[in-house]
Amino acid sequence: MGRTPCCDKKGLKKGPWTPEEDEILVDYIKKNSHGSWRTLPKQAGLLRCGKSCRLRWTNYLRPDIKRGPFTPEEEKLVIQLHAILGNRWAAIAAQLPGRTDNEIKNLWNTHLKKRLLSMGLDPKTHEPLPSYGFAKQAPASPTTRHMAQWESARLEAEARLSRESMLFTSSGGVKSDCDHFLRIWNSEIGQSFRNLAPFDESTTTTSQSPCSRTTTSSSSAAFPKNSKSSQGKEIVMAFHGSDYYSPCSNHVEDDSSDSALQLLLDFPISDDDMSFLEENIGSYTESPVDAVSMLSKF
DNA sequence: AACCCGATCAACCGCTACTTC
DNA sequence: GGAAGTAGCGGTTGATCGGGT
Repeated sequence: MGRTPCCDKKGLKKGPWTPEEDEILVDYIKKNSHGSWRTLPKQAGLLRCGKSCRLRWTNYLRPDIKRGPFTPEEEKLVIQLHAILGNRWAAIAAQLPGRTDNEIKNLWNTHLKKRLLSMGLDPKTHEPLPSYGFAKQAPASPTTRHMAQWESARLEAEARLSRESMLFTSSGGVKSDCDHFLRIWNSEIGQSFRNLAPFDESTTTTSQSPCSRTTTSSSSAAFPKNSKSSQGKEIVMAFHGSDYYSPCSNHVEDDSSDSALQLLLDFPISDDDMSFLEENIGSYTESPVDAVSMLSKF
């Protein structure tokens, strides 16, 4: 399939938007909704391409945009989600009402990445950097046992997924991976997971079902079929088999091999449980949850 | 005051996924 | 099934600002 230009670039304005342009766009969308972004600029009388209009609307003009600095709780959530989802900014943004993918991306690149680096964590993998002096040790502590269990569960789930994937694809109507993860994330299981680094839920609506949420990013964007990052995929794989045919349910159904979910439940969730991580930082092994553990240091 | 430099963030670009025909 | 059209995502860029010298 050939690449198609998003618009006729001749005579179209680029660069920063003026207040007048903003007003025209907002007025038009309020009256007509955006409809087709491609045709919107012409109909609204804007010398912009549809793509630019969409971006301006979703990143800046939307009425539900939350302006202002990120709260520490939001930052924690971004890091937690990034540890699982990787650079899926839209998927992360879907869990932070009022925040845009662009905003979160900027936050990550300008603040959080550096913060992880300063803590000796690789911002890409959330694993300890070799230069930070973390030595891999035998899994003796509860933490490292969990890591080993995670890996074991992941491998098990991955194998099971490969067996089941053909079944699912042949049966049709299967929801995308993201929905499974987000359901889990928004369920009590996810709640327990988020409690690793407790924060005031009143500041977020992460418990809200993604199925009922209206965001700029559909939840289906969370896990593209050929995900570039394996981090989120691995976690999602571990969740496969649970609740597969009950979209939007807010609890996890029983599953014969839900060891991964059990691990989530089994994970320490109180401050006290996590405190030893701070003391035993050197015992971390590779796992996406390393960064989550480190959150307690924020 | 002038310059430099790093931080920030809005906007653009290129690509992929999805939808329609 | 394949081509064309469209929307959305993530990476990158560039303008702007503020602090330091």
